[in-house]
Amino acid sequence: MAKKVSIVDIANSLGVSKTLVSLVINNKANEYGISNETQKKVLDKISELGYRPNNLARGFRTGKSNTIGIIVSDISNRFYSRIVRTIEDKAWEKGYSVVICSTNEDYNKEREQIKFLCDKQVDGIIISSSQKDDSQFQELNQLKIPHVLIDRKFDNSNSCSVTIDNYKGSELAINHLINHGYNRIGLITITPLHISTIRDRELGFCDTMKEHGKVIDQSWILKIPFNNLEESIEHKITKLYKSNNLPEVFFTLNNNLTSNTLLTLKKLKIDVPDQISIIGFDDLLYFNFTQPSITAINQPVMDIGEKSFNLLIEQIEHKNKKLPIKSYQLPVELIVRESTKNIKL
Amino acid sequence: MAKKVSIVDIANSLGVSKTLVSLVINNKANEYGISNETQKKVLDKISELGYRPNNLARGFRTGKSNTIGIIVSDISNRFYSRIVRTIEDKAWEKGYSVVICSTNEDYNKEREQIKFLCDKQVDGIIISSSQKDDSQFQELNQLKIPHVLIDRKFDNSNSCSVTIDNYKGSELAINHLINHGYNRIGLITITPLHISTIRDRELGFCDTMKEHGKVIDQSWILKIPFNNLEESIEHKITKLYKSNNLPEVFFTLNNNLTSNTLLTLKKLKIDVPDQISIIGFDDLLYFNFTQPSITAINQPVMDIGEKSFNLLIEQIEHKNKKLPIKSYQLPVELIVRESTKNIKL
DNA sequence: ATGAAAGCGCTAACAT
DNA sequence: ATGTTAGCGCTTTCAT
Repeated sequence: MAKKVSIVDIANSLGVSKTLVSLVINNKANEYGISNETQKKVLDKISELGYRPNNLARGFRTGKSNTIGIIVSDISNRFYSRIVRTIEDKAWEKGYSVVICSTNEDYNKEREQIKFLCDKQVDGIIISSSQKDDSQFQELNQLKIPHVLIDRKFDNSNSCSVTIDNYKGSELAINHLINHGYNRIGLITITPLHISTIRDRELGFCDTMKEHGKVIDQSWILKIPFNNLEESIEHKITKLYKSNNLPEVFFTLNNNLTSNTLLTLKKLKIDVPDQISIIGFDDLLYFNFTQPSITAINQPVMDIGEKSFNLLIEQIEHKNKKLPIKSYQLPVELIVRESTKNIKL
Repeated sequence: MAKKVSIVDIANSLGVSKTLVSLVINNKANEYGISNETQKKVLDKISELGYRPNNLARGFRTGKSNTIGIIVSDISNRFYSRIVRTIEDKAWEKGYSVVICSTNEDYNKEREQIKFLCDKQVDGIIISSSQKDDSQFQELNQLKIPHVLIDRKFDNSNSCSVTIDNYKGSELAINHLINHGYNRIGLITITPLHISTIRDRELGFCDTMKEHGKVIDQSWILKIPFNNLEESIEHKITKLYKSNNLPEVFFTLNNNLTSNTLLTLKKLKIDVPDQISIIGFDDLLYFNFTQPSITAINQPVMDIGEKSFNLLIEQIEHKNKKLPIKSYQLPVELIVRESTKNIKL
């Protein structure tokens, strides 16, 4: 590879010191009283030789990489990719690059990824964690590595977080269903369930059902292993269908579950909403225009992205200071569409 | 921040040289004949002190950052996020981190992002480019910076690329339509159209139409500005509808156009496929289970990801050698579903 | 208004 | 089988 021009090349070819060049590059020339002509000389030479600063060297020297890491379970899930996109845009404005890692819900992989990012000297991490406890983040706290938990969090955590009101989301969903005359309500959820979002959504479901005096029929609680989602959903719904034991409605706890439930229903030629209704946690664009359109709980995706990035930057820019632990819990909204309109009061 | 332990700390506390420690860390100890006991001593001390290598320093020293950049127009578009996910998984196996950049189809932003990534000393770039010409990549070639074009490419380019057969895709689509008795065929495309994918898809459309002796009615060619996609689609389809001039079918040239076309049709209560049919370029999961399901041209997303990563790694690992320019053009497939089945022969 | 020199953490060529 | 040394490109402290 052709030797790249460095700050020394500029300095030598101009007969000045590299300090001076560095000052000019970093806009500290005026502050240090470098004459305008010298500055111009340097700038000209820089563009003449096509000099570009080596940010790796700079980061190494200053201890600041201007890189942040984002860890999610799957970047190809629209929920996460939209958050990432929001963060990326904000990061770009601030001169940060964004490294992404998908855990695939594997908490061991996630631990490695956190280490990996730390070794890369990222300035901070935004993470939707699959950990079972927050020991990993206690550690980050001790190492004073800025980080923000998003989507999923831990009880009594000492880390900043931006989450949404999962409990309330389920409450909205179930209240809506019951108010519209549904009685036989099924739940499609994920297992293992140590993740806070799913736990809170399940809790909201159970509590609200009980409040209304509804029995929770265990045969309608479908626990889907995340690593075998497609098959398992198909298998379990098919079984219920064959035994003539479908509920009136399925409440699906994330967009993946919703999509795959719809897929199975289509395969089985079970009509929505005539034979079964559906309401999903997390909204997607296509829910608007399917036949029927799909009722869903909408999460403020952009807000999650923006708030988490702001929290992270705050920590990065005040690494010495002891900042208060901020936790946002953002509101969700119920978007009623056609998939839950078949039962008459 | 508490001073992090470095290689010197290990060396000093053990009374050995940092070279030795470095050799052990990099698995070169045996090669250099370091005794097993010394190796163990070093390893023990490393875990005792919780030493972690500073990869920034390492990258700075070796000139290899073990980072690759991926540039796409929008990471939140499922087509790209799936490619990125595939690449990310492969990169992780090889010890590379992945920096993502969304251009939002802004070729100036893209140029800045390329510079940005180069300044960060990424080892290579995989890019779905929005450039008007390949000057940017000629430059990368001169700088010997490994890169692979995906999805979109340039004529007579000297860069490796992994694309799909866009022309053929349109051919498949139009042949399918015409063979099923469609006559009045509309096209929904993107403008400005300097992008190779769109250009080839349009070309395939026009050529195939002509082959079959079909007239191309300009009022059915909807050119949608990418930066105002939602509104523009709604506006243009509404206009056609109001003037009672809808075609029998719309061929939409990417997944965004397909989704937003479906959205508009739903808003206007235009029934698919009774009042209009639709066939889309690029397949999405939900196309399987909407009512009707949506006919689409499927692109081999995983293959694009894998092949492009392999090409990039090859370049990175043989940076000195002059490698042949490889260009893959992967096949597409037509997936016939219910949205194009209304016309009887 | 500018320069000299040290050093960030690591690797690698060269000694011994 | 292990140590010495130089240096990657940059910032920063201290001189002048």
